[in-house]
Order: sequence, then C-alpha cells, then structure tokens
Amino acid sequence: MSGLTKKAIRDSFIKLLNEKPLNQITIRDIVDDCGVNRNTFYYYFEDLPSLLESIVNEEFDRIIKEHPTVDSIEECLDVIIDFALKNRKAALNIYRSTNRDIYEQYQWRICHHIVTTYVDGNLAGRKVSPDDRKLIIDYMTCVLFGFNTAWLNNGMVDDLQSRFHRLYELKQGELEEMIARCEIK
Amino acid sequence: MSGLTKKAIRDSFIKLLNEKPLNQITIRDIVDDCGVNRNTFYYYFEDLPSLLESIVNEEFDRIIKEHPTVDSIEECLDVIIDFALKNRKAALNIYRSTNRDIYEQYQWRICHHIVTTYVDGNLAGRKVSPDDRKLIIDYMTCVLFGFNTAWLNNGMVDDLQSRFHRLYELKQGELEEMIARCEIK
DNA sequence: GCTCCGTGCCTAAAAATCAGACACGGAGCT
DNA sequence: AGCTCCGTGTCTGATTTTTAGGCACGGAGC
Repeated sequence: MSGLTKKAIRDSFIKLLNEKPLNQITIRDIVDDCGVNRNTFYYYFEDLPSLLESIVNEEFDRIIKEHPTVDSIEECLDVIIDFALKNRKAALNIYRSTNRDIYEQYQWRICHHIVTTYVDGNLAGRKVSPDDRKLIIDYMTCVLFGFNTAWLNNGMVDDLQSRFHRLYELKQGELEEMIARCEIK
Repeated sequence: MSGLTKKAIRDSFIKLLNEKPLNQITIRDIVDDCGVNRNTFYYYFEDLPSLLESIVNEEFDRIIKEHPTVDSIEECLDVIIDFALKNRKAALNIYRSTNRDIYEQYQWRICHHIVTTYVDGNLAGRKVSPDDRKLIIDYMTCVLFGFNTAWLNNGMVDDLQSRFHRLYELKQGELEEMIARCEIK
C-alpha cells in the first residue's frame, strides 16, 4: 500500500522546482531524479500539471487539518506566510511559470479557508445573514490574497509579516465594526 | 528498481532503535511503522539480525568510501567517534541488547579499517615484514577498540575524544618507534 | 494444562514497475 | 518546403513487488 514511489516522484519534483522554473522541468527530469521508469509517472499522474495539483491539494489538506480553527489575524498571517516560505524558491518558480494560475488558485484557497475559520470564530453566537458573512470573508480574503500576490510579484523580498501587522494596526477593529453593522439583533 | 520499500524498512528500524533496545523491537513493529506488509519484510530480509547486518554493512561501505586513506591519528578518532555518535541512542540500544556481538564486530571492522589505512600511510616507502605490519595494526586497533568499548559500557558519557588525545600525548611517537624497530634496512 | 504472541514459511492473487514500442506536435536548422 | 531532435501521451505484455491469508512451531505468562 505504501505509496513510496508516488512520494518519491513528488519529492523529486519539488526538489527540481527549487532549482529551476516549472516550464523547464520535464517528466524525464523527474523520473531520472528519483530513478523511476517514465511509465511509472503516468501510472500515478495524468501529466505534469496534475502532479503539481496533487501536491498542492495535499498541502492544502494538511494545512486544513493542522488549523481547523484560526483564532487571531496574526495566526492567519503565520499560516499563509509559512506556507509560502516553506518552499520559497519552488513557490516562486511555480508562480513565475506559465502555470501561475495553479499557484494562485491554491493561494486563494488557503487564504479563503484560513480567513473563513477566523471570521466564523468571531461570528460565533451572533446573527449575521449568510450573504453578509460571505461578503466579509471575501473582503478579507481579497486583502490577504492581494498583499500576498504583490509580495510574490516583488520576489518575496519585503517583510510581509510586518506589512500585514501594520495594516492590522491601521484597520484594527474593522472586522468587529463590519460584524456590528450587519448584525441582526 | 527503486528499493524505496527496503529503505523505508531500514529507516523505520533505525527510528525504532533510537526509541528502544533491539530485543524489544519486533518485526511487526517495523512493518507497522512504515506501513508495509509483514511478508514484504521477509521478501527483502531473512530475519531481524540480517536486517541489522545489512544496515551495518552499508554504513561500513559508506565510511570506507568516504575515507579511503586516513592521515592522522586524530582523523582516526574523528571517524570512529562520529560513527558512534551519529545514531547515539541506536548504537547504545544495539550495544546493550543481546545481539551486542553484531555491533562489536562492526565497531572492530571500522577501527581496523581506519587504523590500517593510517598505519599503511606511515609505512609508505619503508620495508616491514607482513607479520610485523599486521601486529602493529592489530595492536593499535585493540587500543582504539578497547577505549571505545569501555566508553560504550560507560554509556558514552566521557569525552572520548579528549581521552584519546591524552593517550596520544602519552604515547606519542609510539607508532614511529615500532616501525623503526622492525624496519628492514 | 492453556492461551497469546512472534516467528518463519508457503501459495496464490493483486498491484506496481518495467522495457519497448508507436504517433503526434513543436522547435530548431538547412 | 523539407529534416531531425526531443518531449509528450498512450499502449501492450512481461516482470517484479507487494499483498492477504493461512499454517506450524516455540517461548512466555497464566
């Protein structure tokens, strides 16, 4: 049952992704790196994008599992930044490739999930219409995602954490204010 | 061709060896740890001792490969101590088990090999009978091995390196003296 | 006595990996 | 326009690896 080969392929791919951009990586590169037959690749994955997607989905599941709830805005940031930094070069190499959309989709899902658990935590015991709840979540996700995208576009050189922190200072209480405004008494 | 499962079994074994003594580790423990069928263990290894032996042999080959020649007595010590410390707990757990002899055999082989390359380096260009050469090597191996055994028996708490160094100070020039005495002019 | 557990071994089935081929299309070169 | 090289995606059939399940034996504990 082991799935060791699948993992080996994934690991080799990530390893190569830390060395060069996605569009310069061939399937042969990957199977050569982990010493596996080329057909074995196709046994497990449809093609290269689906390999990327599977890695990204598993990473997503792992994060969800590790963070069923998020208590503070700081924790939101930590999770998202930690994810981006974990394979810094790989992230950039994906992001800069022609398949950027895959990474963006993933990034969005992470942001959205983390924000959702955070907002829902603050909404506990209060009445807010589903539409308003969705609006709040989308708004905050956009902010996180936008900052993150800018950061990536900028080569991840800024201290994203402190920029977020400053933003949080400037807009402190915004979430509470939004909730209060649309709360159904 | 990959051999990933074999490696997984080895890794799990070493992992468990860092947790508990050898004679408390069952084959089921190992296969459970790496999520592999019990029969798969027997597919690759005869039994538990032969798994241990195979790990030990590979480690031996690795050390030989990395140290084709040894130039100084300090390097001797470094190699041997480094080996013992690399999986400190595992080494102790093997050593303290009923299969201690396996570890001792291995330790002896390491010592013997390292000493041999060192002595042969000093013998280059000089004529000494094969018997004398063997005697010198065995003598030095005994010293290294004996110190090491005492260290292990003592739970590896002493600073073996400094003890060796002191011994080297006390007996400095001994190798040269021995060689000179049996040199054939 | 008994039971429980680990070992070692076996067989047959299933899953995974392999070698080797093929057609297709793009890129670079003449 | 050719042509060649290379990567992709697909297929077939052989081979290797891994699995499930059973069985006999022996030691430890009750």
